[in-house]
Amino acid sequence: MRSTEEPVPVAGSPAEAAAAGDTSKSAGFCTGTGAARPGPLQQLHRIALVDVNSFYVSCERAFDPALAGIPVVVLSNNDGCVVARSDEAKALGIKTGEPWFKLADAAPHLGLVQRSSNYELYGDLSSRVMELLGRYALWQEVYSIDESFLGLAGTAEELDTQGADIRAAVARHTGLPVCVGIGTTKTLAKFANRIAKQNKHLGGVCSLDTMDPEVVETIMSRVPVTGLWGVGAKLGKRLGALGIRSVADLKAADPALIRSRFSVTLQRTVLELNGTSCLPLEEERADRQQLIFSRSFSVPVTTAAEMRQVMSIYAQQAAARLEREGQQARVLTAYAGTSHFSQKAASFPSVTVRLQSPTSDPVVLTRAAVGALEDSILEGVPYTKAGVMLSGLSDAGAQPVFDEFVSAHEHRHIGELLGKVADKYGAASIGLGLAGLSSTKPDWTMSRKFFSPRYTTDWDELPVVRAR
DNA sequence: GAGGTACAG
DNA sequence: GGTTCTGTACCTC
Repeated sequence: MRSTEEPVPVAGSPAEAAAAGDTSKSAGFCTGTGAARPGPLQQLHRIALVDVNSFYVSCERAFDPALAGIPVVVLSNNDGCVVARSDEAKALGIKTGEPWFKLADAAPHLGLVQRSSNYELYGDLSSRVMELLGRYALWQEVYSIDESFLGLAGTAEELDTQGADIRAAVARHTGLPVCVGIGTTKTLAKFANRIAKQNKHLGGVCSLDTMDPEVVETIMSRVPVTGLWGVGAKLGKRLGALGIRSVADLKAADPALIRSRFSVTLQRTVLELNGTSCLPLEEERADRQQLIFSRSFSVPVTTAAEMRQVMSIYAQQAAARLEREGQQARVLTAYAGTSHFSQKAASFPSVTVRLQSPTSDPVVLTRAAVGALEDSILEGVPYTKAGVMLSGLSDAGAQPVFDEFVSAHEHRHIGELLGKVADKYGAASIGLGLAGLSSTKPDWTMSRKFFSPRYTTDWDELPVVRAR
């Protein structure tokens, strides 16, 4: 969902490519498939990378046709900054990360429409897309909320057709637009996906196998190296100093040199660009290593009493997630911080405590989080964010725990009980101590002024269709 | 092993 | 006045 560079046009033929100015490479240059162009009947096993265009914006559009064809942005928590943009918003020059307060006044004149992010909706649509994609593939790796690697097989022509079929199916069943990139390695599939996204005339599918190798080479010589998966701004700058500016430059670089001057990660990128797979397929999601519940406040928290309430609520949220995933934590870190944008005395208290034994018990974790920051919070300091991090994670029940180390209430499985109640009656229905029932929300809680309904996950917010 | 940096989405 | 959140890998010490 990141795209800051200018689109790179794709030439339609080698002749066009040459006419467009790049004649520096020979016709026989390796294309990354590691072999000559495949014959028309050759069975190929390939990796596809499917992702949803401007995912959050597309989710909003799927339920609100008025958003089609106009500039739309989706904002981060507290409506702080832009996290997703429609093509029309990109065309207006709006950048990811741009603070909303700088856009708000101009928005009506620009015809720009904004939405608060609605992760419940996006998560639900994501599951539907992923389930659908899995039906089209030999294997599937769900890589992010809006991306999946898929294993496809067939002739070059059949791969193109499958890509088109996948696009049509997702559009029909979810209303979301996707692009499909196909290549021999994950890095090349990602690259192909980018080409598909930036060149509308390809119809949303780009399979490197069916393209003329010279055309591929031309494209690679024009896409900046920072357009590659894993190459960000910092690396781009360092590479540029060595004269490596385009994807083609990096592909032609000596892997050993890249390994010594940079990292094994970038060396893998070079190898993958040349058709050697270095990144394993990860169909099974690895157990997570840490879990963070962190939020900025809508208005600063300035008292220790308020911060205790923050810690209580955040710790219970973290505990609930841990419980749901069947994991336990050995270490808890509680932290808070003042604004990075204020010149006044900055303060970032952070306290880590090792728990007696691995646990997901909300009573233990809440007590630990509230206690951890007790002595570090100064009255009157304007804290703008806080968080609870759980680490040293293990599978619940993976190792036996000496009974003496388990507190009495843990035997009563309070976390499990709270989870069941919350599932049935909503997250706000139950809580411990300072997170418990209260008629009004604390005023530091997240604000989302442009929130759309949770169309697919709440009976009270279903979309209404009228016919006559 | 801790802490910092970089990257991704 | 106001600028997200979550997670991993690698490097250095």
